[in-house]
Amino acid sequence: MTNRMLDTQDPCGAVLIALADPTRRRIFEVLVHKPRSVAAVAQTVPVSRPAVSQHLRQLSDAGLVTVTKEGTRNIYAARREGVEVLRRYLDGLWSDVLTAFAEHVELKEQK
Amino acid sequence: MTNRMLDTQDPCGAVLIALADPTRRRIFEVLVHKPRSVAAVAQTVPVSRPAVSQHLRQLSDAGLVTVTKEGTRNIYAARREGVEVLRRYLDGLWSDVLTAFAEHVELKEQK
DNA sequence: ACTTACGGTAAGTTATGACTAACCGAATGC
DNA sequence: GCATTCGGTTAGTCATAACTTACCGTAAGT
Repeated sequence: MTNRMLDTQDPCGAVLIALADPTRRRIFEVLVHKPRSVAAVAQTVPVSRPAVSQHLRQLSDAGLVTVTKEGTRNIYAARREGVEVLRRYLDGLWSDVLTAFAEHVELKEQK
Repeated sequence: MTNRMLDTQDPCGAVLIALADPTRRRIFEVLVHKPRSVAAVAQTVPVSRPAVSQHLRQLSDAGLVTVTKEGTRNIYAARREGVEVLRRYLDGLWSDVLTAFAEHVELKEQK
C-alpha cells in the first residue's frame, strides 16, 4: 500500500506561493488572456523586465506557465493543468480520505 | 455599465496569501479535520502559541476560519465558503467574460 | 479574593522575498 | 563582422512577514 500522505504532500505549495504575490498573479492572468514574450509581459506590469523574468521562473517552476522559444524571444503561456493541481487540493480538503480517517479516530477517542 | 473589473477585484488575494504560508496552511488543514482551541492548534504545529494566534487572525481576516468563544477558550473552525471564493476565482480564469473581451480586442488589433 | 488556564497584543529580531542595476550569452538584421 | 534585440543571471538593497519573549485582560476553579 502506497502512502497516500506522501503522494498528496504539497503538490500545490509552489502554486499557492506563486499566485499569492499580486504582481505574479497579474502576470499569470495576463498570460491566461494571451501568450506573450517576456518584454510584452513586462509592459503590462509596473516592474522591471528582470523582475518579470524572475516571476516567470517561479510560475514556470510551479507548473503554471510553459515556455516556447520562438527565435530570439521566449513565449510564455498559462497552463490550465497548473491550476488544476490547486483545484484538486481544494476539492480534497473536506472529501479527502484523510479527513474521514481523522474523524473516525476522533470518534474512537471519545469513548 | 458597472465595471466588472472592480467587482471581481481581489476577493481571493487574502485567501491566497493566507494559504501560501506552510505553517498557516497546516493550521487550516488541522482545523478542517476538527475545530480546535488556539492551544490545541499550537500543539500540532512547531511554532509558539502567539505565532498561532497571529496566523489564526490572518486566516480569520481572509474568511477561512470562524471563531466561537466557549468559556475561556476560543474555538476556531475552517470555513468552506472561504475556499469557495478561491475556487470561483480559478474557475473564472479562463471562462471569465474579461478573457472573451480581451480576445475580442486582440482580434481587432490584428487588422 | 487568589490562582490558574486561555488567548490576544506589543516590541523587537531575523529571515525571506521582491526589486533594480549591471552583466552576459544567444539569435537576428544590416 | 558589428550592432541590436531579447532574456536569463548575479549581487546587493529594502521592505515585509514570521517568529519569540514579555505583558495584559478575562473567564473559570478553589
